[in-house]
Amino acid sequence: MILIEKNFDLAQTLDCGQAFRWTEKDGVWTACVKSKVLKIKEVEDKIKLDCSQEDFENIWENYFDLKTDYQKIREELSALSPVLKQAADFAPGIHILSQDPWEALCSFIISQNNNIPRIKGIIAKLCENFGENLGETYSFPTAETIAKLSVDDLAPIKSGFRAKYILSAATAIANNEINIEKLYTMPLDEARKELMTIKGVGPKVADCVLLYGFHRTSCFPLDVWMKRAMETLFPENSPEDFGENAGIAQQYIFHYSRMNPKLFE
DNA sequence: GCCCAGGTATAAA
DNA sequence: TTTATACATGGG
Repeated sequence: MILIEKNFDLAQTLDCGQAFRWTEKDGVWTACVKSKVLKIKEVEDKIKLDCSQEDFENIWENYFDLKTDYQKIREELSALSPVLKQAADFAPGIHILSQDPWEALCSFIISQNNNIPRIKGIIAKLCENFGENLGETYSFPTAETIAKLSVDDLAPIKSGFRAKYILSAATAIANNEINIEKLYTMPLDEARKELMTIKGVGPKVADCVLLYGFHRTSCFPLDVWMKRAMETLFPENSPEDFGENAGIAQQYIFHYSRMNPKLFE
């Protein structure tokens, strides 16, 4: 059991559209990363993680991005635009998670032309059908496991036309056609190009994968929602104006605008 | 029934 | 290079 200062907000971070597997019950959030199940909850001004010191240091500290100074980032972003300050102040407890690259890739392929509740459902079915039963939940199936399947095998998860894209991504990862390690540091335009060699990965999914799977925080995923948000809320700005932390700005804007759809009326 | 959802591949202009 | 359309599925 690990007790840390509450320097981020669980609900804001785990249910803001960046990850799809966390579930909440009686204040306890549960999910699984790399075959490790974690239960985590807020207790007054602390956050309690049900894990060993070793796992905390090796996995969760990095996953929850606990060493980054988000207060400083919020101040810098807030100085750029009053609307961006509003968005950051709406959910100041958001952290950008460092998710598993394969899970992020697969998840955001599933996200295309889809809605968040259904994305969660498809991913849950993917894990239940092809992941490992860990008691509390299921692990996310490995790329190697999925690469051995056919489109028909994936029928139970009801992913529709995305099934073939899931398979092409799994094959690319399982066969090392994509160099995962290099994507952490490779120039962004090259990294995008490499990801987009996968069938079903376009510019939006590529930026989501780089932001959420590789913590490339200058990436700014531009889906239809964010395009509308930028046009409506930031007519004077483009994503590049938000600098090296544009991806964090994007997450503030995405969550803020989705929770306040009247902004678009 | 119709419309839409954290897009992309494909064909055609 | 830019623009139009199909795509599977389920909720509103």
